[in-house]
Amino acid sequence: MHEDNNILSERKKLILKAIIDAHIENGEPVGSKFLMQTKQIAYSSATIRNEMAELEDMGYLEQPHTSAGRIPSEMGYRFYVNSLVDRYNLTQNEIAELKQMLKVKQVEVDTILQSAMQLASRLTNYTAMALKPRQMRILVDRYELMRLDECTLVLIMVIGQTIKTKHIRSQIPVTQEAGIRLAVVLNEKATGKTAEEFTMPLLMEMEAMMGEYEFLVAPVMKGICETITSFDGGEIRFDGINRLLSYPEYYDMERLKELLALFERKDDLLRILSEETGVNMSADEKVQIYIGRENLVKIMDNSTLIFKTIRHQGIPVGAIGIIGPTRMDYKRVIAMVDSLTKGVSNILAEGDITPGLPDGNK
Amino acid sequence: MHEDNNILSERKKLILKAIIDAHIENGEPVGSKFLMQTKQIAYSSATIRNEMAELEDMGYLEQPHTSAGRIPSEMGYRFYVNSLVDRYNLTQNEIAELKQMLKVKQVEVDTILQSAMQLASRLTNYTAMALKPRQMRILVDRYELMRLDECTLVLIMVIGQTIKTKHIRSQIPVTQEAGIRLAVVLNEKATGKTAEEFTMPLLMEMEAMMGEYEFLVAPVMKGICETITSFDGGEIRFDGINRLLSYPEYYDMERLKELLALFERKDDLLRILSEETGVNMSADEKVQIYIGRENLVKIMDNSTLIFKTIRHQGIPVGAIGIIGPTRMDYKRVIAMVDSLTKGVSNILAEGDITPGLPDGNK
DNA sequence: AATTAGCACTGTAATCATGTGAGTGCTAAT
DNA sequence: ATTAGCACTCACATGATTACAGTGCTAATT
Repeated sequence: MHEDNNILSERKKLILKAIIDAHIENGEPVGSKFLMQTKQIAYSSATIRNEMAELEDMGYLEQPHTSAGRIPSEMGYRFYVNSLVDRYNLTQNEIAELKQMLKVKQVEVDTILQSAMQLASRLTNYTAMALKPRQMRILVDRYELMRLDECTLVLIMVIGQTIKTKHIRSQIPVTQEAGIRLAVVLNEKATGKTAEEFTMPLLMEMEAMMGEYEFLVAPVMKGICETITSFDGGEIRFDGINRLLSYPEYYDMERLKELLALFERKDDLLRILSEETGVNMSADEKVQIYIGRENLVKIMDNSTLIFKTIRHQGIPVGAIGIIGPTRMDYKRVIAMVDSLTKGVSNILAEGDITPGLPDGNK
Repeated sequence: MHEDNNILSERKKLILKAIIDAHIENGEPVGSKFLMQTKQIAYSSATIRNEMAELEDMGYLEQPHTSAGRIPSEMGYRFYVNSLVDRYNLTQNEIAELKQMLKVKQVEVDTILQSAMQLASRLTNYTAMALKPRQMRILVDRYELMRLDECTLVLIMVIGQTIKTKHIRSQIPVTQEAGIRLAVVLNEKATGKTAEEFTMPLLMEMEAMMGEYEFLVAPVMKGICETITSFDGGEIRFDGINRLLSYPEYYDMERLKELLALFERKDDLLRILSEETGVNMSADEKVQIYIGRENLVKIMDNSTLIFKTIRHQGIPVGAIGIIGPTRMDYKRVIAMVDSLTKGVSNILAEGDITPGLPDGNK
């Protein structure tokens, strides 16, 4: 009221910050007396009370009930996070463990992501999330064919740096030569195309080129389509869900159930997350923070999501995130997510082995 | 006391069964009066009480506290399950959905397993588990090499019906010819061998054979080792963990936390489970049931685990299981697991597609 | 001898009354 | 502008009282 509408006086900032710090520590509403005593605020409790009342009016604080202390509102947290300048620095131990863990020879992006996620969860004691983005517009750069036995060929697709394989089974025995010819045709006609560009005319043209082996074209193209459309549907994983249960804010069974259900609806989640972060992925290398209602998913609206995408050679190859109560140790988590993603990027760059690797198990 | 030690009189059986049925339905301790009225037992409550007292002495029932009804002990459940003859039959709806769901073009064992698991969880409303066994003794049948660019080769390994790929990066540019030569050497020397058989002498021999390209041998062999040791480390997945929260027996936060933690220690879990079921996998095609303390993991000792392995051409390719409170709808779950695994086996057999194949026909 | 009716007994859970204490808002004093 | 002081509010803990479901046992009944 004496202050400008949006500008907080230094004293208000001090008090607000102290309140949030305190609340992050113990999770309980904090009162004026406590602040004065424990947090060394050089004013009397009455003064602090007045300030608190104003901060509440301004929307930075909330009061669970009349005779309780104040807790930060989402807006309060947002202010706090935005004003975080003195970022937490990881301890030597943490750094060491991080390096150690990530160093253990791991080459596939998937695996690295996974262990980074586990590490993140362990070190922060919140739930961690690893997201592998849905890859759009898959173009096959090159095809190879390998004859596995009489009737089955293995189609090998080179997509950027990653390799996908697919078995093709034919009723009729297939010669070595057919495979070679098919590879030639594929490389000539089917490279650099999206699934939509596989048109009927193209198919027929290819069949013509295959001569007596034309019967191979249809199943092969089908296989290709399946592969490139399902390719890297994106993945999302969680680790340390149980850790959330350490925090009283997740003690509500109903809520908890919903949250768990959410975590299991990976597809939906992935879609929502990708859509939203699709924008931000291209943004820049900052750690992103969603507090409470800012979250994309309503169920998470009293949680905070902190994450950052990982790029390799400019393209996003994944993201690591942390989910926890809005009352979260922001400094630590932000620092952690930041270092972790940087660490992963480094490893990727260093080994300079690119994403993907074998598509894995069949 | 009038009865033979281990043989239950018909009346006792009747009562025990009724008690368990009732308890499964509503989860609460059941009393004598309730049995008489609701479950149509043709004796007075007093008689039933006497029988119940004896059943408790014999270990089939337990009493939470003096003035409560009885609940079945693990031994009680075991008796119940063993005596289940009239197995539940799935409803038409359930069968339909099951078929529908499994039919949707899915070819890889992984994917099928996964959707079977999800289905299982949905239909039973318990937590479902899918387990892919750790594959022992991986032998590479054949190697191919593909030149991706100047400095990187892709090593293609054929292991049975499945294909694995691995990028090999060299500092020095590699010619097409080097790749071909390497493939020859590998196929000659490194097929059908376990990682332990890759000895130093063998390595040196191969290097000799490679002549000027000997520098490739070490990294490639390393790559192979990595692949075949990490290959199919086995996997375990869960679905519908949140469903457990519907049951009051999981309302204890501490316990719940432990359980969730357990579910996330997939490696340990997999090991324990594989060891134990390794025995049983070779056993036979029965649904297996672990009640309470019988469980391999102490934390699960008031839950029941019901599962069955899935084979294809004789070898176990996975398992589907259900985890729930000991008070579980055994009939339904057993039937469900049974049908589901059978369904999956059929699909596998039918396509007769070995793991990881596109479906050969339309 | 087996069954049942009847009753005293027991332990849980729900309800209510009460007291306690932390924390506030406001007014008056500094 | 700050602070001391005080009345007020509300959640929470405590304890007492009651209601109730279910048992075990004894005595009556078949």
